[in-house]
Amino acid sequence: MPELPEVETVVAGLRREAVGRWIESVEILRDQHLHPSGAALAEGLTGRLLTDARRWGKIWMLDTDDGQTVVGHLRMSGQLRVHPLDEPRRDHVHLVATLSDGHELRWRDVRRFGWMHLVPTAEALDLPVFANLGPDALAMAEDEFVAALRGSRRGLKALLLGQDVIAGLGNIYVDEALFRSRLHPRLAGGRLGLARARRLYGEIRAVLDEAIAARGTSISQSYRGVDGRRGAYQEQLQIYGRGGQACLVCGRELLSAQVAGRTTVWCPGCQPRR
DNA sequence: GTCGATGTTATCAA
DNA sequence: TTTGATAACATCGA
Repeated sequence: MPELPEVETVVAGLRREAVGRWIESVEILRDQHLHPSGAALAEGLTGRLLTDARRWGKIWMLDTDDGQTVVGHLRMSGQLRVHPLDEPRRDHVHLVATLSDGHELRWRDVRRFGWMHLVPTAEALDLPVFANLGPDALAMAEDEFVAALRGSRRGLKALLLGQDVIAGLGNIYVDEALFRSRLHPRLAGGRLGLARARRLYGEIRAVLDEAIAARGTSISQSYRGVDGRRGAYQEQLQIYGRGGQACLVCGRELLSAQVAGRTTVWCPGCQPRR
């Protein structure tokens, strides 16, 4: 579910609604995917002040006043929400932190692919998940992006989806960026040339900026902000989820197929293979 | 009831 | 090096 714009929106929500509060207690409802363990998270966080929330790619982090950091990934269906204490808990809530302002921070994850680690802040970036993580998509410089594409024989869809070259893009925003750049998803990155690589870089930035401004994309149930609000970017999607429909630019029927293991939509007119 | 698909990614085979 | 299949899991819609 959440890609960079959604995680960015969640982190902004955590700053607004969780940072600056003390954690009074932590309740573990399901121990799975908590590291080193649910008990260690509860023990380490109880009585701590939340001092900051941040993000690298799709990974979120919450810092405490005593030099610890919770590092987490929402994967497909994770949500971080803040609720009043008396609001009923829904199914699939796995961890609850009671905050000093009468609210609860709840981690909910229906499909249970997500995870959290509690580590010393100074060691957070030593976690294996960061070992092959590329620069954050919003922090990456244009020349760095161009250089990364240049040597690659991977297709663009696989290349942008992989978090090793650029971190934060997922299935929605890769398809949107490729469509806006008029590039075929199977075209090898190394065959772009300077002008088209720059164009792609610019369109990635643009689509991410627009999606953040819209507070992310909410399709079906899954994605919500910390305050429970849906994003609005689903109303601005130009290609994702539109396979079989008419291209908004040229009117041709949009194609849909598995590329790099994910359903991919592109326009045979606007995004020629060539 | 069954099948296929869902915003992610680690791992293994070819 | 890169791709594809598979697995983790629950839910929804056809």
